[in-house]
Order: sequence, then structure tokens, then C-alpha cells
Amino acid sequence: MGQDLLPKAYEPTEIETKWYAHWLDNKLFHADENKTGKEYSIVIPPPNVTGSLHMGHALNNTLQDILIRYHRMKGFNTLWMPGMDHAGIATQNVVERQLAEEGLSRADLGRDKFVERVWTWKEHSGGVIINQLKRLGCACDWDRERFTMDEGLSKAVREVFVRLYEEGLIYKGDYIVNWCPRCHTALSDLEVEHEDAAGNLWLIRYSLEDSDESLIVATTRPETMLGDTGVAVNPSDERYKHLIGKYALLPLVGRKLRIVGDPIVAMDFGTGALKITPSHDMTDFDIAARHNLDHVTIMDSNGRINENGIHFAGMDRYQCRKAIVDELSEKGYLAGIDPYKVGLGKCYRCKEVVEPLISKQWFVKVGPLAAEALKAVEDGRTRIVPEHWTKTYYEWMNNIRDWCVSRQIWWGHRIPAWTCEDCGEVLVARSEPKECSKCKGSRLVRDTDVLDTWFSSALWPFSTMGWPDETKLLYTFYPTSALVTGFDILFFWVARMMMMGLKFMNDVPFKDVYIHALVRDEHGKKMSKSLGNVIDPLKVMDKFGTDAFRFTLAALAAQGRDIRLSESRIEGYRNFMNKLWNAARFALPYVAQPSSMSVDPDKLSLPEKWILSRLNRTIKEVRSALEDYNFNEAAQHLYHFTWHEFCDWSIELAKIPLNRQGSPEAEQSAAVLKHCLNSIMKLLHPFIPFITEEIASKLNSDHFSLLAETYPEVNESLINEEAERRMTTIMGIISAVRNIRAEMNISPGKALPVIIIPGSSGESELVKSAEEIIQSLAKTSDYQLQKVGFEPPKMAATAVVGETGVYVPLQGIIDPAAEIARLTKELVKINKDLDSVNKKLSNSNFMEKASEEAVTKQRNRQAELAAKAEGLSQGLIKMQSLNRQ
RNA sequence: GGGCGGGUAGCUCAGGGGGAGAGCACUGCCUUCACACGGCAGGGGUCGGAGGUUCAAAUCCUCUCCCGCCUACCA
Repeated sequence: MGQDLLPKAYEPTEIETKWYAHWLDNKLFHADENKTGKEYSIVIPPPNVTGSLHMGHALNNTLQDILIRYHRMKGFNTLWMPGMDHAGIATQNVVERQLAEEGLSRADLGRDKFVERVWTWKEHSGGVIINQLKRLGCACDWDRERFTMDEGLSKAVREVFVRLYEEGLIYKGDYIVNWCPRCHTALSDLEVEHEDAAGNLWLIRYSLEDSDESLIVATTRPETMLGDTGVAVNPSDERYKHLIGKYALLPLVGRKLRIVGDPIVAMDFGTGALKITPSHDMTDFDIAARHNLDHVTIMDSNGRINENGIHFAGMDRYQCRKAIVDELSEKGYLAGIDPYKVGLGKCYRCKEVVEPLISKQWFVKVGPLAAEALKAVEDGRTRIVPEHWTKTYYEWMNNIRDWCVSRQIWWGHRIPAWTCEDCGEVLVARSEPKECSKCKGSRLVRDTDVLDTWFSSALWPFSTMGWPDETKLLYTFYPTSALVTGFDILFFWVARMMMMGLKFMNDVPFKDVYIHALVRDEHGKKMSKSLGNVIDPLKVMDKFGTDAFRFTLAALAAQGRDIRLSESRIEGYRNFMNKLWNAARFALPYVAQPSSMSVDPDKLSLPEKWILSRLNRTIKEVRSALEDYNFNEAAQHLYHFTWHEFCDWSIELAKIPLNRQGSPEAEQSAAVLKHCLNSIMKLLHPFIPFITEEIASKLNSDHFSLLAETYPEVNESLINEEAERRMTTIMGIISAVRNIRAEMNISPGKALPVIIIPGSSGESELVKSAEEIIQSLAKTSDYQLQKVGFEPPKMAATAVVGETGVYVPLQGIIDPAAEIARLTKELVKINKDLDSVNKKLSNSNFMEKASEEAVTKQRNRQAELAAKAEGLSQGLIKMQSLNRQ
């Protein structure tokens, strides 16, 4: 019957398209800010407009979708706010590459034309990821999709900038920053990636003024000596303290360098003397500030030596390094070269080695903002999950440095600052000022810099909801319930949203932050194009289906651990989808009839009580796991319950009553089957939304959408420990017979004679009541239920379940040697366990100190193991005596 | 230098004071009327090493060895 209605194997493609359209058509993802009740909201980590779906996105958005669908089904008014980030440098680089193919540079176009070109690019080629997120099944409220450069968000950016400036929390100044000579822009500390590389420590001899003494300094970047203005030593260094205040002479250049004492200088590194290049080194910049040393800039924005570099002017920095070393060596200044591992700072966008340079930049003074953000986590207003990230967050917040927010690129939010060409006054305003507020002059020139992309991202949780306007949306959905993100942007993004949210909304942006793992390849390597180990989520979805892929991600998303993704794993879960499909295919003919399907709990059979008990325990476990962001636990409980309890046992057991067509047992069994399947579909829906909708629609003629249904709730009255215990014994007996069949190499199709001798009246009653089940699932012939004392035939294989003996008399078929081997192996195991239990129970310390529960447990176990050992020994003795004959 | 995470079956990983688990891989039997993307049965681990706490340690503590990652002003 069913096989006519459904194909034998689940085929995802069309079904996925169909249901996504259904959800959209019926506005099932739409959140209504005017609705009352409990709210649940998440803002998406906006993917770059240049981005296309990679594994990180897939994991991140699958987890969010699970939370969103789960809460929606739990009855929350649920908002998932989607959108994209304009991704300043990344996007600019993409369009610049495109221009380069046409033989053009951005300079050829000029600023306005270039920005226009980026917008055109965005309209035509940007945002492919949105459709990919839809492909993944994301239940985003697409009607509300935002872009960090759209009008509303730009307004929010200007508002924040102006307010921070007015409060003195934004300032402009000449500071040393990380400069990318390729991207031609400043980078924040976070945008610099550190990498170890082989290099040298060059030792250079500096002679002293008015003295025959000399001093050797160590450096990894000898070319910077051209910009030296001092030498620093540790004030408590006996070798050098007498030199403090004196002057050294810079080789090749001849400049006088003041020798200063500063405790930051490590006495045990290099020579203990540090050359100071204030304009080209972060540390030196700080030291120079403390001791009032001069600045000499020797490099331009391209990383070339400028006019201050004597005859090295015009050279590239690395070319210059070589030339300097050669000349120092020639003139006898080079005191040595030690191979040394240097930490190189590289631009996170283009991987060019960054150069510390002095330039005029805008900074956010983050101290006061960070203090609030720190407090909010400390007092629990925002909870970080897993908890151990909290420490990392504190660490960073406590050592945070001012945030350089200006970037010398064209694509981004232009800084709302104007300089009066007449009087030099700087005006910061929400909209273009007409005249200078100081001198009334009208020659105002706008700052050419744009803001760091993360500046607008930092406002995302409230700017997307309409801030600075006081919208109903903000009122209803801010603070958001959870933020789901990877740890790689904990500082870039999470920390900054915390600061901005607290500053401008007076409340945290989210109650929970769930930090998930990184997706790596199956060997634990980070997926990267250059390594060629990238698994493309879209290809995976094509090959295995979206649901299988999503389930894999969820099942692997253990807290605090990276995910190693392999195709075999996905294949395994694809098989699970097929299993589900076929369970439904089996059930369909029995549950399709529109009958009342109500179940009287008192009339349930043992297998029905059992599966309903297991179902309700599973509901409990899944809900509790999801509440704690334990996605993997929830997925694994569902997998195990569905496959190994529902499919392996419950369906097989249900076939017995179902075959009695038209009987009350058949009807009840169908009702339980339908109830279980429907519950499973609901439970699984947040994880695998497509197949569950499809199956639910086949099972229920009036089906609309699982999203509109209620997530299963625990029915405590159906949790039945006794039924579970009884079923465990019955399943044990069935497995025991099957085991004998397999071990004796008897074909699965062959029915076996079975004698069962229960060890107690309770078990006797149980076995009696389950006779039909045992006969059917163990495939028996000549089934006998006997009383204690009955002597089973000598030529029989033996098993013991609980205290019940299971005998398979097999005159002629059984191989005594094989049976002896089987029993011996089993006995060795049992006796080992029995020994350890006996040891415990005869240990007076254990009996005195262990909990009563633990003791009882061991006693029960002892009885069970002893009975088993006894039964198996007897079987073994018999077999041995037969074997000798 | 500081911090964090990890070392459990051949592989990838769950678990986390009282009977070692999963998926894949492996072995045997089976095309039985939901499913061979399947069924049934099975093999396989002194839970990185050493101490300690405990009646009891894979699990807690200390030390140690590896492996990742983050962070840092040792030039």
C-alpha cells in the first residue's frame, strides 16, 4: 500500500523547494511586534555582502534556525532578524579586482564613481548568500532584511558617532597604527593576524658620544634604524645604568640618540639595549612618549623609504633592509646575526605584512564603554555559553585599547566630520553643516575617511530595529534573547555590540551569547581555499539533502569543541533521513484513515506503554538539552530513540496487532504509531524542517505546518518505569534467541524451538503475557514455557536473561564445540563482573560509606549476575559432558 | 610570557565519581511483504603518563608529556 504512495528512498530536492515556498507564502517566519505574549528574538550575524555560504555560516545559521523554530513551536512570538554587512575592505577589494580586469584602478574612477560602481556590483552580484540561507531553510523574517549601509542603519551610525564625539568618547589624533601598505588603510589591533616566521636578530653596534665605549642593540627590522631617536636600557641594569642621559651616535646617519632608562626593557633579551624608533614601532612609540623623544618618519604609505632615509630613500622596505645590513657590515657596525623566530603582523584581508606608522586617525575611547560591558557579564545580565569564554571576554575587556575606527578606503560610512578651511575648526554633525559654527565660513571639507565596518555592526541589534527612532519593534524585541556566533568574532563583534547596546539602549543587546565551534576538515585543519580542503555546503546539500546536512551539524555541535566534518558522517545521517522516510512509508496505510485515534491509557499493551514511556523521556531530554544549547545531545537522543527504539523495536512489535485488520488492537496500535510518528516529526522539525513537514503532511490530511504546531510536551503520567523494565527483559529474551541463532550459524529465516524457564513467578507472569511477541520476533517453533525445575534437553544452547533461562534445543544442528566456546566466553565476562561486585559488597568500607542506593544497585546486580553465571555454567557442564561422549 | 581547549575503539568524537558509549570502518549470516541509504548478530579500548583524594577515579586534585587555538610592547 504505502510503497505506492511514497517513493522507496527519500528525495529531498523538490520537497525542500516546495516547503520553503509554503512557509514564505504563509508568512510563517514573520514576527508581529504588535502581538502580546512571550517574545524570542535573534539577530543574525550579518554575512558579508561579498560572501557565499561556507561551513561556518551553515553551522551558525542552522543552530539559530533550530532555536528559532523550537521557540516558535513553543509558542513564543519569534523574530529572526536577517541582513548583510557591507564589509568595507573586503567589498572594496572585490570591486577593485574587477576594475583591474578592465585595466582600471579606483583612482581612475574617482571616489563618487567608484562608490557608485560598488553599489551596482552589490545590486547585481552581491548577496548571493541570502538565497543560500533560504536553501538552508532559515526561518528569517525576510520582510525585515537589512543592510549595514541602508538609509536607516546609516542614520544610526551618524547618530552614534556624533553622540560619542560630543561626549568626548571619540577623538582624532596622530597615533601609531597598524598600516596595510597594500590596502592603504589603518587597521585596528584586531585586524592584524600574528604569524611566526623565520627571521634574524641583527646586532648593531652604536658608538657613544665622547667615549670609546659602544653599545650593541638588537633588532629584527634593521631598516628602522634610520628612524631611531633614542636608545633605552633598563634603569636597574648594571651594565648600562651609567649611560642613562648620555648620547649614542646612529651609524650611517650620525644622529645623536639620547639614552633613556625604562623598566619595560628586558635585561635578558638580546643585549639589553633597545633602539628606539618612535614612528615605526608600537613599543617605541610609548617609550618615546614617556621620555619626550623626537619622531622621525622614514617610510611612506606604500612601505617605501622616504626622504628622511638618506641615500636609501625610494627603496622598498625589504630592499632597504638588505642594503642597510650590507652597509652596516661593510663599515664594521654589524656585531652579529642570530637566526630568530619573529612574529609578523599581517593584514587580515590581504595578508600583507603590516607596518606600524604614525598617521591621523579617529579613535573611540573604549575605557568607559568596556567597563559597562564587563559589568553586564559579571552580574549575569548577559550570559556567555559555554561559560569558559567568559574569562576570555573579561581578559580582553580589561586590557582593551582604544579602537581605531577610521579607514582610508572609500566603501563604507563616511565619517561625519568637516574641517573649516578658513579657521581649521572641526565640525561633527548628523547632516552636512552649511557654515562653520565658529567663523561662519562656508568652505567646509568633509573628512575623507570611512568607518571601520565593525562600527556599524556594533549597532546591529538595535539599528536593525529602527533606532534611533523609538519603535514598537525595539520595545518588543530588544534585548534579543540570544546571539549565536563563532568565537573568532567575540572581540570584533560581540564585545562591541555589548558596549554600544549598553551605551545607547541602556540595556544589554542579548541575554545569552552562545559561542559555537569552528568547522574544520576531517583531519582538524581549518578549511581554506589554499589548502584545498573546503567542503562546499551547497554541494553537500545537493548530494545528501539539506536536512541530512543540518542534522549532521547539529549532532556534531558539542559545546567547546571544534567540529571535524567528514562526508561519511553526513552520509550516515542521510541514511537516518531515509530511515525516517521508510518508517512513515510503513505507517501510512495504517494511519491514513481518518479515525478518532484516541488512546485509552489503561488499555495499552506492554509495547505501547513502553514506547510511550520512552517517547516522553526523549521529549524531556530533548527539551532540556535545547534549553542549555546542547544541540548535539538533543540530536543524539532523537537519533537513538527514533532508530533504535521506535524503528527497531516499536514498529516491529506493532506489526503483530496491526496485522489483525479491523480489530480494536489494530486500531489502538495504529493510533499509538501515529502519535509517535507525529511527535517525532515535531521533535525533529527544528533540526530537519523539510522532511518532517513532508511526512507530517502525508500522515495528516489536514496538515498545515509543523511551525504552527506545539512542540511536544512531557506527559509525566506516561513515563512508566515498570513497563520499561519489563520490556527490557522481553527484548533481552528475544535478543538471546537471535544471538544463539547467529552464533550457531543458523539462517535468520529458520524458526527455532525455544524453551523458557522463568526464574520467578513475576518473570513467569511477564513471559506468559509476552508470549506472542517473543514467538514472533525471535521466530520460534515448538515454543514452551516451563516452570523452575524443568530439565531442558541436554543438547540445547543456553542463555540467561534476568533470572530466566532460555534454551534452544537443537539436536543435530548444534555444534557442541561452538556452544562451549560461546558459553565460556560469556562466562568469563560475567565472572569478571561478578568478582568486582562481590568484592565491593564484601568491603566493609563500601557497605558503611556508600549510599544506600549504590549498595542496593550492587546487590541487584549481584543477584542477576549470579543467576546468569549459574545458568550458563550448567549449560556449559552439560555441553562438556556431551562433547566427551 | 599569559590564557583556553583537547589527548577515550582503526578513524571522527560523545560521556564525565559506582556496570566503557555513538557514527563510520571491520567480521558473519540475510534481498523476510517500511527501509540493502536496510535487518540480525558480533569483534575491538589497561579512557596520554605519574602521583594524590575517595569505600570507589576514565570522571575530582596536583604534576608531567604531547597536540591545537587565542592573546602579548622580549625589540
